[in-house]
Amino acid sequence: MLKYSDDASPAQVDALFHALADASRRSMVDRLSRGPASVTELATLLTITLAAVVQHLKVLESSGLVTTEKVGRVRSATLRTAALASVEAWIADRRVTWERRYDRLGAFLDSPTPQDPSTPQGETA
Amino acid sequence: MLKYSDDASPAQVDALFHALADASRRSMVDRLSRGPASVTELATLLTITLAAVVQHLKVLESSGLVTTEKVGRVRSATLRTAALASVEAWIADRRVTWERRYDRLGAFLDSPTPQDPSTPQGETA
DNA sequence: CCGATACTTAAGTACATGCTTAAGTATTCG
DNA sequence: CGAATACTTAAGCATGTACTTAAGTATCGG
Repeated sequence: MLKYSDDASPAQVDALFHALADASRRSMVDRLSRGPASVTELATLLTITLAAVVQHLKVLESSGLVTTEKVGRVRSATLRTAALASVEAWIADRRVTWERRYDRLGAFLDSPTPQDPSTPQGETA
Repeated sequence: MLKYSDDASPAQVDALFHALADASRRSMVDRLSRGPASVTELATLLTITLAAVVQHLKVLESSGLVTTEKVGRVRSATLRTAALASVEAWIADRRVTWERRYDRLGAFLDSPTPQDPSTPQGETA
């Protein structure tokens, strides 16, 4: 279970983290995780103007975190969990890289036969 | 495997996402996932000044994503994967909430006995 | 058709952020 | 000790961001 998807492009990762950096947008993601919502509903929930919500939705949409669709006069926003998953993957990749390293280090320190003393990489220069 | 850790406080989540929102800081996290590094090494890698690295490190440290320790005249930065894990958890929580909902919806649509037609919540108002 | 509803768009503004240069301070080493 | 190394701190600045208000444009309901 080391890697089951290719990394998103750096630009996509950047857009995703940028979108999630704002507390209002995270609240929107949180709300949308429970199902689609209209612009007005999001504005009421966050107690900001409709205009502000529209701006946030643009950021979320261009990151791929949500899609919106207008039916009649109401625009409904829907969460795209695939985008959430790729943020998760970016983080998990780094965490796992660290943990692999930590395991190797542990194995090395536990090894009963201290052999080649050449330091392969810097570290504590 | 629905939940194996309490959520981090909103303030912590905010600090974490804010820290990860910047591409330079994400590069630092990426580098640190392969092991500790000095300020100079990070500055060389990112081709920015030492001063800029110090500023980024402050943000990363106050978010809990890295710890630093000064030995002699060199400061070494180390990644804290526990912090990475709590960002992962925040995202996974929302994704799972969505997926649970999706499953319920699927089960409902598959159910052979269409019963109470009262709409419990808004959604497609 | 006309008022209410639900956005949409355009400015404007206050504030945060990322970076740089410049001038320190603390350590190491010959 | 004195030069080199490795940060550290303080300004300053150019941009980006999140809001707001204000003035539209499209539906919808009666």
